[in-house]
Amino acid sequence: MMRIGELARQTGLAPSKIRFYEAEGLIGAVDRKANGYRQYSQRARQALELINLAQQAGFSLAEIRAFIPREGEAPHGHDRALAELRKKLAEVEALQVKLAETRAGLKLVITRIETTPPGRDCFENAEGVLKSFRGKALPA
Amino acid sequence: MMRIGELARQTGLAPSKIRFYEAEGLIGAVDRKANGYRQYSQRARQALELINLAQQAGFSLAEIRAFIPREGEAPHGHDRALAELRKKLAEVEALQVKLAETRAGLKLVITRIETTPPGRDCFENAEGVLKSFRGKALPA
DNA sequence: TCTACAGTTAAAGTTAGCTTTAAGGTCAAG
DNA sequence: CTTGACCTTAAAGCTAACTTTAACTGTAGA
Repeated sequence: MMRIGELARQTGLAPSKIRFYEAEGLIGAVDRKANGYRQYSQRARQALELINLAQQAGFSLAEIRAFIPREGEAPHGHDRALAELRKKLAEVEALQVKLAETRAGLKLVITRIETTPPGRDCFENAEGVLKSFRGKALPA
Repeated sequence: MMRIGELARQTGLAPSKIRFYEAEGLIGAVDRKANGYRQYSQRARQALELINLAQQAGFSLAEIRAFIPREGEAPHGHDRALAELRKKLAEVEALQVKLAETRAGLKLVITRIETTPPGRDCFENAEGVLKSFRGKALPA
């Protein structure tokens, strides 16, 4: 068991951030000592690390709160979390595909310009590159 | 050439957002008609689409402002065009790196949850997996 | 001409995700 | 028994990224 300062040190998070997450309902009920100090277990540290990972993956706190297993809802939250994560993964992979296409187009036209004799065609090719950027915008 | 409403329709962005980007210096000087209305070219549309793409990959507007070419900076000649294109290629590859990191983080969490036996505490296992991710936090 | 919609500005409001501040209480060490 | 580190709370403050509002001008159509 440890107090908030030690948990902050172990996770690299500011104590204010940990208290903020608690207030936002991202961490379950926190145990208190007689003097009112918060008491944390290693489980709390792991929960915070999971929250950190989810945030790095682009989840908002609201999304994280939606799938994080809170006290009592173990198996249901499990499936819900997986569904949310797979949805996010699909979004990221779709973006990767679009980016890869854009990159391929860029490299193609760079090669074409490099092999174009001076004084010919290069602006046409440059415009072609810009065209490869079209339609890459995704609805959020 | 088009006015802001048409550009908004083509890009899917709100006109207020486009004006905001202009105020923030993400798109260079915008051409005006005699009546004061903004006039946009396809180049502006492409710039907005690139900004969108970068944002989806996790870049802040400040980061994007640092690397996007502005409206005024048209390529001059063969070498300049090539330089622009290679710069864009580097930008796209930077987006890919960022996205790959995001995807890796996502897959990590999915694996962790999938390998949690039913009924067991999600936080109690796959600690080695979690540790392997430490220090891989995305640069802000 | 009247209506309606598109455009203009500056400034204020909003949401997320925190941090900082103010005003304390707790506790081990010197 | 005071000092100083660490803890508590509620509330205010901050930055990013926009949106909304208010007050106005421009333009096209019946």
